[in-house]
Amino acid sequence: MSKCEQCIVRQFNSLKALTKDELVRISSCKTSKTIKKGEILFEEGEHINGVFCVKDGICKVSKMSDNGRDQIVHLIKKGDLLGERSLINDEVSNLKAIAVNDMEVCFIPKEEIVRDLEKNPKFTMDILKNMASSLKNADNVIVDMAQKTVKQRLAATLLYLNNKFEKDTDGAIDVHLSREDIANIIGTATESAIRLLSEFKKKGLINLKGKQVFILDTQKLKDISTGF
Amino acid sequence: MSKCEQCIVRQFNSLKALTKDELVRISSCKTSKTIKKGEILFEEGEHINGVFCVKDGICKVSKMSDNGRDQIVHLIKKGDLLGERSLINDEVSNLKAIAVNDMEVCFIPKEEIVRDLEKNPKFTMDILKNMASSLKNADNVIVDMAQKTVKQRLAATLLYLNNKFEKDTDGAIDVHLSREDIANIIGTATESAIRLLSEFKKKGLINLKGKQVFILDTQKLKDISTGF
DNA sequence: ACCAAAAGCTGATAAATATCATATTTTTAA
DNA sequence: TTAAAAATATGATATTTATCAGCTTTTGGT
Repeated sequence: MSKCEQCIVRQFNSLKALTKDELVRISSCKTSKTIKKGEILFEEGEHINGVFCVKDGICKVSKMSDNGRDQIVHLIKKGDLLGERSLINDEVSNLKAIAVNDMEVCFIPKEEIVRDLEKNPKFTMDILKNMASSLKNADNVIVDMAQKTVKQRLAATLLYLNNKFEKDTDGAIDVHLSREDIANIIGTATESAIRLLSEFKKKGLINLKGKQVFILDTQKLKDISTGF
Repeated sequence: MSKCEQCIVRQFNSLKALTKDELVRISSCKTSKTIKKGEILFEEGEHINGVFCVKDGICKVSKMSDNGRDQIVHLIKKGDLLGERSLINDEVSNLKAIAVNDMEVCFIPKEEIVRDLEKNPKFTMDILKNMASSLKNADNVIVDMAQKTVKQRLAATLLYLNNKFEKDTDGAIDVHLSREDIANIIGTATESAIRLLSEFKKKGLINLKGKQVFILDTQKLKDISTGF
């Protein structure tokens, strides 16, 4: 079992605010898990009762809408924490998390880490800062969803993916989403997403090879996303 | 100048977690303001540098989208706090707040209340709980915006208004929004909102008298909003 | 009370998007 | 390896929504 004190991943999230002693305690109660592509980390309606610290891999966090379509609301990657909200309220999750590729995660039980929320103000403040930032971001997403066309949202999403993820050895964005996943991020029908991707490719803004996406013209995509 | 210790409004927000001493200090540095209908509390790009505690009235919090249309992301009413995020990060506001009717608010400067965030864990945790709850709510709004039709969103919005606000003496929802405001909540053109409101009225789900909205058939509206 | 401005309303039309159908390609599993 | 299943792609069409135009009603200021 690896040790949190020596784990570099915590530097990327709120766990960096924990003291050495706290990390040692967390280390001894956490469990490491390997989650294969397509497997579920947690489901809607489930009590998560802890946080996941993502050591490797990517997962999509989504919510089923009333009309039966999944909407992806977050993509979580290496270094991110997942499930902080379960520490704060006792409600079941309203979201579902599924691995997009093979993942390595550590699960820290709620009862162990909640103490730190109560006792370590630095940790609390860091969680708070992250939440404030997520909230600001969520407001922006709401505005985009409400006001932008599907084409604008696709352009914005491609830029977001391009920023958030590394490039693979071919130079493509290093997350391989299905066309359906992409449609479920921007909130449209899979066919519409496919059509617009083809259009962007034809115009030379992107290139597509299977699930690989290459961003060719950032500026033009930005123009499209802002309605220029 | 009224005293926070004796103000009932704080019971409805995180200020209830402050101690008597803290409240006395806040009392002495806060400023009371009257804001008339249509006046601006703060603008996009402004440093708020404090929180507003709403003693009376309603305001709309919105963000201008790239294509030049305002999207209302929150409605704030008596008892609510506004601007908590300014306490946590030092960024300028990404939102604008305008009074929907005459308001009574107290403004508490950031430097005075930030101490309490640092020293009073109960206060911090209450802010944190609210943020977690707002975040959950924001996820739900994103899903609705992305997946629901305009008609579904209008039905959902009417139910939300009906829940959130009291009834006036006639039995109408006690917030008088323009058709444009309603359109800017659901993220559609004003004409579309008007057309659908007329349709709902024709079907007997609601009644309209000027800016008064009467909810007549809650169940039917719920069915519409969930795509039943 | 009156006038100008704003808000509300309705119809016609255009544009965006979803849905359905079907073909092709890729992936998966036996 | 091969057959079945899933994913991708594209066309045709239907539905939803935005836009534009013109009109009526309401509101606010003097």
